[in-house]
Amino acid sequence: MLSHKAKYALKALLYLAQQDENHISRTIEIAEGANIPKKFLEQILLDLKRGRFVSSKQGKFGGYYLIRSKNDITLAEIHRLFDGAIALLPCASLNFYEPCSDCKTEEECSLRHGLMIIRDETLKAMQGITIASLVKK
Amino acid sequence: MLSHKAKYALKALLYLAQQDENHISRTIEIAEGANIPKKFLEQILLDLKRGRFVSSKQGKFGGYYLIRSKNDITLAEIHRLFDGAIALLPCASLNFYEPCSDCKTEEECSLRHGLMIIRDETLKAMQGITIASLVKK
DNA sequence: CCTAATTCCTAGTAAATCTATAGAATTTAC
DNA sequence: GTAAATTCTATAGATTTACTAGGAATTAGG
Repeated sequence: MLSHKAKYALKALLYLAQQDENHISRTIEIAEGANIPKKFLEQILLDLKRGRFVSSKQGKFGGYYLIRSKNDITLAEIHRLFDGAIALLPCASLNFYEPCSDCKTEEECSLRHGLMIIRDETLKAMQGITIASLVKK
Repeated sequence: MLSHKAKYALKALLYLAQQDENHISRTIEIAEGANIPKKFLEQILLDLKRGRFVSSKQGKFGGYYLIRSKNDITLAEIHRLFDGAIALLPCASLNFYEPCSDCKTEEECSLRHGLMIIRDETLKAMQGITIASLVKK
């Protein structure tokens, strides 16, 4: 399941993607438009900024705006930024790999192979969902 | 990500699936064989029993055994039993559906459609992974 | 009936994580 | 200088996770 943070991030990106080119959105505007607690959204927007999905203009008349095309921001990326690995266990993860601590023999974890299949399928599906694809629905 | 509970459940089922027909496995035997904390495993085995994946014999010389074919116990079922919904949000879930509280208009949540696509793909993949498929790897 | 071995049941607990909120510092436009 | 905004740091409350503890109930065998 997605965390609220990831869900709110997606909704915020969706909001930004629906604004006019060159429009800068204030946090409060996004919060009200997408029904997200404002103070919580502040943190999320900063995370999105650190992840280079959005940029910001500070000070009066400042706000946030997309710096990547809505056509290539995928659900997979947002999941990874906020909720981490897409795989079901760290030992099956591409970006968040860690060995299992409870697999005692040196051979691979018995679950790993199957979970890598799931990961590949889920990842492929998640990479097919973009912000743009969510907007035009 | 899978919880430890779900991971241990899979490993326990895997262990049971590898025993001889008619063999009854004690908790301690499974715990040591699959490297799972024993007291924690007790609870998990009870959950698996309530879910009708295994049955038990009580008292001295008692233990647990599979009551479903290892060919039709799927990862999807175990995920649902221990970790709940496979969908990324409750509003996109088949078995754990709940409406979003933060989608203000009466129209559908903007994320729902995309997340249902993911759910379908993930579910299909998870239904393809059985205990038997994990054993013969 | 007694004992040992096992499942079954209910609580509790420590740590982590999640979902925010608070308040002040910084930046910018005018 | 002032107002309006982002940015930063801290913290609090609730929930969840991953166990652990202790004992009741059940069963086999002597």
